[in-house]
Amino acid sequence: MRETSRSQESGPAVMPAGAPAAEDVPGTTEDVPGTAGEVRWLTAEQQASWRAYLLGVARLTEALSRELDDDAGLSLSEYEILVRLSEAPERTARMSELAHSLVHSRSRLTHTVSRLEKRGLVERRSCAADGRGVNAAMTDEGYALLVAAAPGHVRAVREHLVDVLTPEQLAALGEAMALVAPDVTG
Amino acid sequence: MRETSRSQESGPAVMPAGAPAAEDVPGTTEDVPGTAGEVRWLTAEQQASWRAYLLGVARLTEALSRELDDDAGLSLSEYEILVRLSEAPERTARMSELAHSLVHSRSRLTHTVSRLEKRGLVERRSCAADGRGVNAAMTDEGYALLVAAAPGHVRAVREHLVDVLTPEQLAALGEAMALVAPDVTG
DNA sequence: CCCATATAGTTGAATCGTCAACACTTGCTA
DNA sequence: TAGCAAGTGTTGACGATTCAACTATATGGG
Repeated sequence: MRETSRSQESGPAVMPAGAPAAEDVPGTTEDVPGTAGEVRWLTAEQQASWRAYLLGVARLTEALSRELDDDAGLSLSEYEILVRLSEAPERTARMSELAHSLVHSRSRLTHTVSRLEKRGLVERRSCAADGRGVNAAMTDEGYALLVAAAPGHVRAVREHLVDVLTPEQLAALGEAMALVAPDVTG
Repeated sequence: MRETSRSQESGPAVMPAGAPAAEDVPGTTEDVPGTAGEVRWLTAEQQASWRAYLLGVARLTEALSRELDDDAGLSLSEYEILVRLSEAPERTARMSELAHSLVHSRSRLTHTVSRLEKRGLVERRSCAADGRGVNAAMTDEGYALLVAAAPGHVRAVREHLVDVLTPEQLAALGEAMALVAPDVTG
């Protein structure tokens, strides 16, 4: 499966082959932030980490969504919406709050909630406090489905991520990801 | 960080509210691997890491795909395909090889490559060695577009990930992700 | 050689997500 | 209090992905 030529397990790359490999000394080609200077390509180490990230995310997502769909007929985003609602007071939350916290577009959330509503897992209610707002409320059926789906999902998260890392590695992963892309929509 | 109201910045959760919070001592509820025993919920720390991961991935993906689309009219997957081809001998690779290394379904790859082909960025060629196979080959136009797109993309990867982490954090992230979901399709 | 099975790739329908346009409410300010 | 920008949410069209067939070639065993 793997010949002398190319590595088979590397994830997607960042730059085209032929780009000058970056020096390990940062800032040698571009020193003035905000200026359209030379490109600071990734070093070999950085690129290796980045590819591992991309490959890992793809595989993990693949594994988790397959499990969830097979096991409960839910997509990852539907599951996440249900979890958020299960935690909210009255199991109810504003559409915009859901959209923001899940990093979904408002449109996407509208469509997904519509599908969930059609399945009887969620209800829409008008928002007393704000005439523009709409509340999504989880039904008992929705909660029951979430309760049924959760064990398998948690098992999968453990199997593919939590239990394959040391506690230190998992904590480091969380800390690193917490520094990432701090709110794009701001 | 978790008050009566609700934290606004936490990512999607794993389990429904109301699930018994896991002890910090693992294995107390389920000791026999392979047995369908009690659910081992995530501890508070594990859940925090997991949520940070989900939120970070969502935001990073959002930022990178917006940049790439605005800047070059490419999706993340299209970009990744082009990078793979740019690295391959003769800028040519088997469809199945691409699909596997990018963790895409064969069907998805077929559709995406068809779109790229329609735009003149990629060509299909029959595979001499294997009558079933199809090679995807990058055109000069495809390479030119990749070269044009790469600087902005690399800048975004740096801005949102590489440059916000210490080298140690980035390396740790890569090492952790490399342990994840080792090939689902196997 | 022939059949069975596995691998490679495509197709079309259904589902899901994005994008731009729209309608409505709120809140500011003049 | 009229007017207008910003915030909320929906809609429909279009694009992208998934899923279940389906074709065709390769491989291995009688």
